[in-house]
Amino acid sequence: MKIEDIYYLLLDKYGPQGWWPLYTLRNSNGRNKKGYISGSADKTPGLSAAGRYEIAIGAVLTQNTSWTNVEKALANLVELNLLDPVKISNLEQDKLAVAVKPSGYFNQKAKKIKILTDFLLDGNYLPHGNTPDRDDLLNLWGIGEETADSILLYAYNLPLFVVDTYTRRIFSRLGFLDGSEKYSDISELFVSELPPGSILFNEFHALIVKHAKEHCRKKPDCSGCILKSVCKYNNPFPGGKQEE
DNA sequence: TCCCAGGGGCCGA
DNA sequence: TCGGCCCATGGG
Repeated sequence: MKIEDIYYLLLDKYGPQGWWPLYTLRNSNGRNKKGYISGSADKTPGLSAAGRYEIAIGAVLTQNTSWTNVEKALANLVELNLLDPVKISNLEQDKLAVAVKPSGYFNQKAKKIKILTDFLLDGNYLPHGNTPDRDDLLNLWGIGEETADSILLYAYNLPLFVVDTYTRRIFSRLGFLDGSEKYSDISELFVSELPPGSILFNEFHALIVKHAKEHCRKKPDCSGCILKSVCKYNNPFPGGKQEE
């Protein structure tokens, strides 16, 4: 069983996930689809500057936080008509913190969003075709490797593999990782084992999140898991120690 | 009441 | 370089 095989098993089970889950797109009721523009050359929906910005701050809001709480924060920003980089840039950090409070760590996240927003505006990175450099993102306070790669993959279509807690958990249980690997070790492993291209990386990460929520939680629910037969967690070696 | 959720910064060893 | 701690809300 190869990493690529896992991808196709998950895709068969769950289908395309359609990431990034834009709040403004999903809650537009067919009107005012601010996240997307129509008519891009490859027949797939192209991101607007607004959609790109929503992905960027969503990547910060979801740090160590459930997506339902992120949506509450995004709903507040929409309600206050603040989901706009210029408005956020001009907003006092304390007021932004109140708006994003439901996502937790609100003081830190308000500071991170302000810094990221100014970076995106100063570099003119929100219009199509102007992609920020990964190292520049990593140099921003509050942006680590997972957040940088999420932004670059989902907002800019760069073929980077996003490594998160779920990736480590699932592929450690499957036996591809031992849990001690650095972020770069894991991302390089996936990139080397998979066909190139941002579309597959986009879908795979989304499927990993889906599978982790459905079955491979911290306390796993292995009933009905399609990876059960190939998972070391469920088939420990004789005498082997099962994960806590 | 406790555990968990799509991290990252800081600090001491 | 690495482990431990801190940040914080909301749902199960």
